[in-house]
Amino acid sequence: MGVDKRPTINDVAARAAVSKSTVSLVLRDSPLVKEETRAAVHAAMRALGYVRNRAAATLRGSGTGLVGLVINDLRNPFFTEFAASVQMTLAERGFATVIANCDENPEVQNRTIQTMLEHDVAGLVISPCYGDVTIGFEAILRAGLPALQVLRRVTSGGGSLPFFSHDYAAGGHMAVRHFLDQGIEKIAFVGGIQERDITAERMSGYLSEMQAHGLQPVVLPGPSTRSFGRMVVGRLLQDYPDIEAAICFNDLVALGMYAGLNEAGRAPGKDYFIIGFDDIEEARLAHPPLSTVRCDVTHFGVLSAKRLLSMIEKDEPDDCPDTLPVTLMARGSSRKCSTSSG
Amino acid sequence: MGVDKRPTINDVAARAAVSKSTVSLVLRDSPLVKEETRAAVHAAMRALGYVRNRAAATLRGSGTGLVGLVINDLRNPFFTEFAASVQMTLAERGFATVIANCDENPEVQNRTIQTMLEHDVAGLVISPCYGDVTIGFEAILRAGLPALQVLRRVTSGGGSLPFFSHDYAAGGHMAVRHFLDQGIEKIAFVGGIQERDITAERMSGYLSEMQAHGLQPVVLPGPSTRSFGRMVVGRLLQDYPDIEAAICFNDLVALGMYAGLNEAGRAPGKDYFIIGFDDIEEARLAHPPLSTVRCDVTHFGVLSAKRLLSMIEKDEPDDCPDTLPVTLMARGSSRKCSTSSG
DNA sequence: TCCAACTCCTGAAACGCATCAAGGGGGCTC
DNA sequence: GAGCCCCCTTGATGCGTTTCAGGAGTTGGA
Repeated sequence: MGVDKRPTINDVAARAAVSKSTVSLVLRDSPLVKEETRAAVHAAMRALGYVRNRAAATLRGSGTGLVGLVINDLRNPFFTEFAASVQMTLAERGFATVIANCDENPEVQNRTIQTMLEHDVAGLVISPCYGDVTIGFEAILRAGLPALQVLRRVTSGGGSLPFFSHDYAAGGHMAVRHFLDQGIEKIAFVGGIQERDITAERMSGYLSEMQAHGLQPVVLPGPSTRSFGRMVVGRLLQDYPDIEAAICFNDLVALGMYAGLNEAGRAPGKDYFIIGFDDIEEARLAHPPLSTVRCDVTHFGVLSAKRLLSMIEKDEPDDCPDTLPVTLMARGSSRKCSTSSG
Repeated sequence: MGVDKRPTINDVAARAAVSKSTVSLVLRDSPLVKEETRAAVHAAMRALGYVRNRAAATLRGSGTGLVGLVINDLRNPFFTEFAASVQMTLAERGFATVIANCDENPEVQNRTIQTMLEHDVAGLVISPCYGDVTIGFEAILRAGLPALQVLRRVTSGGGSLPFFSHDYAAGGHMAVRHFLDQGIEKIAFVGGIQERDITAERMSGYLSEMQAHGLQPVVLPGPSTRSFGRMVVGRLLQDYPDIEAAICFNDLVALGMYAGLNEAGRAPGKDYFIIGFDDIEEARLAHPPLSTVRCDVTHFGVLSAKRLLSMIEKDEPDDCPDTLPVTLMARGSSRKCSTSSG
């Protein structure tokens, strides 16, 4: 297509009547260059439409300025928001983000990690999928690459990747107490794949709090999707008719339950009480507004990015705590006598 | 950290007792290598934990295997789904995707494009933000880089980037006709920033169809968000009490209207009829299920990726049509006498 | 006047890989 | 047994940049 060739540092040097080394220094914003010269070089670059070739720069020594972001499910709004937040924070610091969705497929994830390594990313943020991810994790460790495991902990093989997440257990406690404070005691926990650590974590607060009060826990695990939430309502109403409240694995399940309840002629927030997990944007806007354990994911994304950056810059794991606190957003769906709306 | 150095093609060659050239051929899966040798080389690579250095490969001649994806708003589920779909299609063909969210900020977008060029991406898919994007577009053209403008058309300066989108105008026609068929004639169009081409497109079908039937159009433009949809309901009910149906700029606005209508004691799908645009996953699961002009974004993503790939491989714009047809999904929210649900 | 110190710039040597023309060895034909 | 071809492998060269050890010119102090 039309264009002969990309101009190189040589062309710029020739045009500005200096050496390539000088041009290189200008590129790197070195203070060793006279202002005058710098200006001349810039002018030449502009005139030629020069773009620096990162591949060459990388090869010679400086990093790629690339960071990898591997996400288990990029279609889930929770992860999306996280990804967007990480990406923007990294961009501010001059890093480009290579994102890949591994779609809960460990094989894809391993391949993806391999690709990222090939592209010589400076660091890696992974929200892993479950399954045999040993290969990928081992490759990361072998490469000595700064990497942060977030939101989900996968223990097999690479348990040694530093982990960063929300304090889910505390969220479960809060949710149960919020119900108990209102005299609501028949509480179920709905959704979440049983084998997964994150499910165990989100559930653990619920379980221990129920036990502490001598209450019988009711757990209906399942996929963390809207459609599961919708579907499970029938089973819940039929098999556990005395249950009057549910803590959901995530907001999607909770909103799915909204739909299911509506179809069954029940009104969430009036004769059935719901608390979700995550606080996605939609939660606030649902009708009634969904109470939820807020895991401020945007902030979490910013923190994750910063943490990775500090791992990249200094060569140490850094000092941040392993978990970020969560907040209970008590809204319409969980309050027995909600006098006002909003 | 700990690791001495990344093994190179030389180390592998030494260990496998062949030359670097041979190792290089194995890397590129060349048929010129005896099966036996190939196996030996692979063994050596595994033993050393070798990862190919793409930067070097790129520099010498082969492409980066990188494709850039620039999205105006990565938090919007519609774009997210698109991005995920593009990324996965590209991954299947061996390309890694560099994603950047420019958050509706033209300056960020221009900087982003610059970065992508530096990283020597093989091609670019852009869903541009509005504003002065001339700098970035010019840089792309100057580089002669295969690029595809999708979902939004920005005309300033780089109108010459090939464009690919849905046939929105047809969607508007369909929606209006669907209402008219049921005798619903008081129809408003809600949402969408007025100055934008995409708003004009989505609205054009509505406008011309209304005009053709001698009906008075009512347009309430606004941000394409859930909260605008929720908020606009009040204004709509007050200022245009006879309106009984709305075609929304997108599903988010439509679902926002659900919330607003519920709060106002009106029931979408019973005494107010709604059609959205996009068909995000939530539409099907809402209560009642949201009728919407389906712009199959997953499919659209796949097609966009393939189209870009063919631009990269052959050196020509390719033959696909400029638009993808849309479908009206008539569900509960727009049917006057919906006998069954589902 | 000479040397030291400083400022700004330069030439050459990598970096790890792909490419290409050429080379070696074995089998086949005449 | 010479000539040929085919299959596989190799060494040399260069991609565009950074880096590093200086080099040229200028200033200031002794």
